Amino acid sequence: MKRYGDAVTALDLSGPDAAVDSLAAVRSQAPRTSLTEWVADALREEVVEGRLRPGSRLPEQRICTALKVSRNTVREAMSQLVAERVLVREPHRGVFVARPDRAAIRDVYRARRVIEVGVVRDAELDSERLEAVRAAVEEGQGALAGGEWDDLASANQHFHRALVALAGSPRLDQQMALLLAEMRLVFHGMSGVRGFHEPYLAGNARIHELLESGNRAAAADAVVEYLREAEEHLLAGYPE
Amino acid sequence: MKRYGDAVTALDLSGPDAAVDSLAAVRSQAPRTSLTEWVADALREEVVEGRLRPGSRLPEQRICTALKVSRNTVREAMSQLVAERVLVREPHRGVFVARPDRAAIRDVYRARRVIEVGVVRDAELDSERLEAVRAAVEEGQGALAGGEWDDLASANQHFHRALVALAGSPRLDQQMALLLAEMRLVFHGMSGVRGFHEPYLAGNARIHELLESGNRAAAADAVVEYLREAEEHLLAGYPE
DNA sequence: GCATATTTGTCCGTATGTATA
DNA sequence: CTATACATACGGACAAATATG
Repeated sequence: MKRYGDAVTALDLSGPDAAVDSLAAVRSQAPRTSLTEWVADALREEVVEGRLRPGSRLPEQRICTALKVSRNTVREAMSQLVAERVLVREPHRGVFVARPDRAAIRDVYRARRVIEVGVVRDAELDSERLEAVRAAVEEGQGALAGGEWDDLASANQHFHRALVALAGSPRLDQQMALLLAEMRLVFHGMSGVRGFHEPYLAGNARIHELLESGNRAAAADAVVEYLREAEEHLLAGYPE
Repeated sequence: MKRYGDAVTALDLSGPDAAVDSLAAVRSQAPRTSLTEWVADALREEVVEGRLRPGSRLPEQRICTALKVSRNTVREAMSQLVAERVLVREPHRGVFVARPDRAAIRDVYRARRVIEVGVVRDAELDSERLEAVRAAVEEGQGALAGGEWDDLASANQHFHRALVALAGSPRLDQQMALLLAEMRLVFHGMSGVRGFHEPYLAGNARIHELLESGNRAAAADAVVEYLREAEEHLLAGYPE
């Protein structure tokens, strides 16, 4: 029987497809409930962390040898990830890392406007959850001071995740996580993302202040404006 | 000592032969894209149509013989449906039709309040999409006149789907479809659903009127009240 | 346009661990 | 506790679709 946690095999994928080379050292992760789940988690993380870039092809055989699992296991994991829209399958051609187009970006922002604004305007506030929003604001300010752009991007995502978490709904949280994962794909697929998030730090702080002071309507309006600006800003530099 | 859920279904997973009839008909429909997709669609439909009841166990082997496909194909399809939350997997025990508990119901309504209210309050109105809302209202009135409770339930779902569709966002539509699928599981898992939807017909019509007249805020408030009433009404008669 | 190699889609057999009777 | 059924995972096989030279 196979034990999931052992045997850190530094797999070298020295092949023509350099896309999945990053899967090395993933084997060291803790065992999951099932191998399939473990493979899905590994691939998902590679994608959201940007080590597997949008549009990359994921040949089954290569994943098999890389992760040392059977093809069936890989295919099951991929079925999951396709259902999560992390990967897309082109019949008889293979699975690829999703590559959002401009319409996808517009739609993501449309959905975010409904969800985030809906939460800010109507959700029941909880001081503990509001504290998480404040923490995300500070995290962003710290990242700006540290000059780490990746941390700033993460902090921004944490802020919006915390906003939606105000509603206290696991289902909304999951949906938001999906939308934010798609946003990471967008960022990974473009070039000039270095300073993208910086202008929005002030907006984050202002939204938090308005929430803290109980001015829900103004906070909601600020979120709307924030998202419209970000969408326009993003589309302006997005190819295709 | 744990009891499996009753697996009595239209797919007839209990008997070796009785399934042949329904399956011959189903099997005759040529697989659209892939066999896996076809199996996933078939199982999904069985669930949302209520022929596979919440809590039912889906043994792989029976599905295989019933649909005449291999275990690999079935497992791939199930991985998809688990990711969609239509099915739930209990490790080493099997896959079951999801059975929402009271907390799930509360969360579904929490999410619906954010999404539906957010759309009604802020989405850009489109006369064509608003017309679809009106059509759903009339569909419900027709179902009431016809005395078909199933049609009435469907019409109600169409109404709320049309509401969310006002936003014109495929991602929100998909999320709403998931939430409504979960609602169907709730209805299929309880007994006294016959007249559940009838009291809400008037609310549907009123919400549509308010939208038509451009009174977004009042429409949003009506949706909030609607959803709170429905949630309370539903939880009052829900077991566990 | 054609022949060939590669990859996917699907099936089968089998081994092993886990849960339940 | 033992026995049985089943989920999990592996590896091999082959046709069909696709990519490649």
